[in-house]
Amino acid sequence: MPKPTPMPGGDLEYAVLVALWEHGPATARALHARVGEPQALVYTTVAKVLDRLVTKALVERERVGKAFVFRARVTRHRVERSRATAMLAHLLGSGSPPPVAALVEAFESVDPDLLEALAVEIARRRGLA
Amino acid sequence: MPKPTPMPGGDLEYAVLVALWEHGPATARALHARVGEPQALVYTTVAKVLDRLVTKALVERERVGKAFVFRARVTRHRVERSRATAMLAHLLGSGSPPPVAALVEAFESVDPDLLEALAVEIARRRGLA
DNA sequence: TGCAATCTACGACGAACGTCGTAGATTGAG
DNA sequence: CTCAATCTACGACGTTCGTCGTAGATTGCA
Repeated sequence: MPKPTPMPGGDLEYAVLVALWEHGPATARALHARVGEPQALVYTTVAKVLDRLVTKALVERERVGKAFVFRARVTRHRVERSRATAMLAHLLGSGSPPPVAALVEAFESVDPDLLEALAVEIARRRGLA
Repeated sequence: MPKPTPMPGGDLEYAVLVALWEHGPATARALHARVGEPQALVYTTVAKVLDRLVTKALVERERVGKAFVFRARVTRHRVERSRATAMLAHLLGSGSPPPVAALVEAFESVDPDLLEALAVEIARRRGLA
């Protein structure tokens, strides 16, 4: 019963949001240039994602001339938090014990520096707990 | 072009694998009792998942009497590693900087003990690096 | 041997997403 | 005002996965 989907579950949707957060409001054309083009995606693909993002109320738009200018309506923090929670729930699932070791290995293989950053963040977090 | 899907991407598929790993080979009926029933899923739902798992070569089966006995063909470690990597890639996506803080927060909100376990695992990992 | 219970095989549907294509609306240029 | 360029709106398809339902195969029991 996967019903309510308030947050961006897809990678493209997230990528578009990231672009919006990092470079501010932009037109579909600009977003396509920044996000779609690099992935060899057609213009309408990005436009469609923008549609869905608007439908989900994660992005708002304003008409400027012939085109729309899109703007994120959710904070990056909020979305990342949500995504992290969802992915964690997905990873843990019904397994016990929690695959913590696997996660750490994954971090390490993707980028050792990330593991470092993770350690630092945990320490910081525990410091002010 | 999401084409190759060797690893279990879904929660139910993963749950079934977990059951197989934790309790050894079992019939669809038994798996349903252990995994499906608690989630109010019909017998055929579990059977279908088993089908797909077999198609993906993640599970093998052997006929015993009228029914099949299913057995995991992949190690738990391998699957968890894969899932962790996939989820990490999904989480990181194209965002920079990496939402490490969000991840730590998520861990904390889900279960503080998990955060502790994570810290321990990282320390261990770094110790033998 | 024949029936009823149990299984498996498989097709279907819905939802989320990525991905396009097409048609129609909008606008600036001439 | 007219036209071609640009946009948006939206329908469509493919894939994964959860979820069922139905039909047909298999088997044990009376």
